[in-house]
Amino acid sequence: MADIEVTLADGAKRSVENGSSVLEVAKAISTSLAKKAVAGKVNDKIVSLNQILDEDVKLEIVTKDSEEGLQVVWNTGAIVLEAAVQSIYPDIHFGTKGNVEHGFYCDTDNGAEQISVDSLPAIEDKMSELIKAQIPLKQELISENDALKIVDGDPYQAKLVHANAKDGKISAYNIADMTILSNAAVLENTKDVKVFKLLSVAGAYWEGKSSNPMLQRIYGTAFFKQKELDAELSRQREAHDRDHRVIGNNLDLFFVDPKVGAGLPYWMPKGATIRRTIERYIIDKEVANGYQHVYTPVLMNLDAYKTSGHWEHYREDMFPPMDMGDGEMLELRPMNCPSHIQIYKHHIRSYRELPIRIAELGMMHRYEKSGALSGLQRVREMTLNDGHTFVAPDQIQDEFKKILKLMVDVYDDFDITDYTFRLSYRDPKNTKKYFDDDAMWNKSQAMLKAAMDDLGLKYVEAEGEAAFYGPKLDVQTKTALGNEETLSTIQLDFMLPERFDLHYVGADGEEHRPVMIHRGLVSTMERFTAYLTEIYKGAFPTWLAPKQVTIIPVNQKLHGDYAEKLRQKMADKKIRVNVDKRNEKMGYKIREAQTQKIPYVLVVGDQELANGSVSVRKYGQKESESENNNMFIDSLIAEIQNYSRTGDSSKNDELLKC
RNA sequence: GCCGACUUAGCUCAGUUGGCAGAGCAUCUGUUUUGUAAACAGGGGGUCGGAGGUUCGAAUCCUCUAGUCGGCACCA
Repeated sequence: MADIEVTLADGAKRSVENGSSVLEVAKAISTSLAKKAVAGKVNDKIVSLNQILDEDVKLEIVTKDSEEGLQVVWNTGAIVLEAAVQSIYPDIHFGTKGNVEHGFYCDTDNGAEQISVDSLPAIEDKMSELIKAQIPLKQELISENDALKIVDGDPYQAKLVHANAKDGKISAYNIADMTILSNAAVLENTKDVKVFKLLSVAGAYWEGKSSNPMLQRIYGTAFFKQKELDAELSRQREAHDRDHRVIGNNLDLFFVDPKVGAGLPYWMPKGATIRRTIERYIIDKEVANGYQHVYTPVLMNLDAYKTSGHWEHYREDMFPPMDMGDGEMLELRPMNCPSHIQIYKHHIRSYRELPIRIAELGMMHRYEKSGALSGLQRVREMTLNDGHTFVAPDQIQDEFKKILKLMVDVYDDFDITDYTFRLSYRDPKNTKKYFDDDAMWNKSQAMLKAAMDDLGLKYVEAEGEAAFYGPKLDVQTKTALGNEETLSTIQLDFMLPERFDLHYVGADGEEHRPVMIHRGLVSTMERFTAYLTEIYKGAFPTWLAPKQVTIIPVNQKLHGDYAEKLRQKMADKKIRVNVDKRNEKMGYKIREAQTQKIPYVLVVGDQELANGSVSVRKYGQKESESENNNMFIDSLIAEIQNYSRTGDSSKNDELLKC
């Protein structure tokens, strides 16, 4: 047989015998590489090691220590899982299986007796059995008809067979006496799944559609080494400790009382202090950037929402209207745009005024589905850092950049660095959800994309994520538990100005239609506070901390007056400070100050009293340092004015050079 | 909204096959006056999420309901 040419990752070309497997090529490169190899990447597609090469290809060897190596263990874990479940429940049906961020899953439907967490130990045992049996995993290509016979009576798998068949063939693996359909790259032998654990069971809709039956999804994870699994489990515990609901409870920031209503949070004094600090900050920042802050009613005549299209497109997220009995229907607003449109319309607007930037910390109500509620991240009453800028069409690009620049500035001040941009378009397959105007949609989507490309920013594109009135640039972040959420958003809107018949007088004396840009920078106060709580793990930087300093006198009788004098001095400078006068030992008070994550503990005793100093202990540090009290206060004020914890407000500068 | 699990003191959690409702922390009182992560002693605190049922007897078993959590779906 003639040789074929394999181009390796480093660009080197190597001639190998036609019909060689990936593993054979790896061996030919080096035995140590072959030892670490778990799969190959042929022309960017991950394949099993025993994949035969029969043409010139680009080949990369996937090793155990790589991210892709993990994907291959998880692929293997998923098929072993399916085989184990199949063997325990011969009549069970299977949906899809695959990988998630930290492991794999397999969907099941066992009729009246669904799989539950209680079923997991038995399934794990069976998996261990299959792993111990050292079953070689060799990909078989079976005909679509044979595959259909194998999955006889399983409607989900039958559909998957049709969807996945290539040239009438389906990829499968034989495990014990079972045939598991899968086209994923897997390890060579079940024994290579050295360490695994089943984690949970949760409902998941077949094909991701809520109109379809719900299957039971089994989640698990697998690794090459026990140490890696331990690390993953400890990562999960840490994520839980970072969860804003846990911290919010421990630090007494907020609560939700079921007797009052789900999704209606109460801000305790400490949480309220954080929120107020954010609110003052963002208002100042926006005013400095040309925004005019307003207050508008949370109730509005339902007709406004009929005009805006909310009633038609957004009704299921709205609280039912209040019938006032005299024909008037009032609606709790789910968005602030119509309110700001009222502000715009209140005067005749000239082109000279544009862009007009209206902003508000606008409280709104959305009837979120019960299952979507989560602490402060998803609530039913929220206050959005909302803003609408009204621009002439030729100002769109410039205004868009300005907003993005402002957003990045704000992110710097809050140490936010981990996010991605998402261009959210309407779903072309389900245009009913959106305003019906193809030309507008195509135009605004293209404009957004062009603006991002022009700035040279990286983004992902997502169909079906747009607002009903226009496409969005969303800034996506992750919660402690790894769920994606939108923090900031910038939305281009040609529709509402049309609907509300907005205009401005141009230089030509004629009426023209403005364009609206909806934007939220620090999201809702609820979500943003939750996000900050998680990124800071409750240890807020001094400028945000609910309590910034606590003073502990060594002896209340001897040092209490000095402590009080210091407190007054700091309070006069608007520092959030108290003296811990309780009848407790110092160690007790210091311990509590640390668990409450107070940035500074000041201990004052004989020595400090004598020379006008304070003994400063920073949060998280074991050592304390003696410092002149005036110098301490001055440096503290400087730190607070500097906003960011690190004091470095330039991390994101590279991102935006506009 | 859907699937599953869970709900016991202010908080974190025990509570055996149905048989007198518990601990630690917090709180209150007293003693102790404290030099960098928990002093000692004592006291108070509960319609066991809610409603109904089974039972001589229910925190425990059953039904309904609300909420929370993990996902799915939906979204700031």
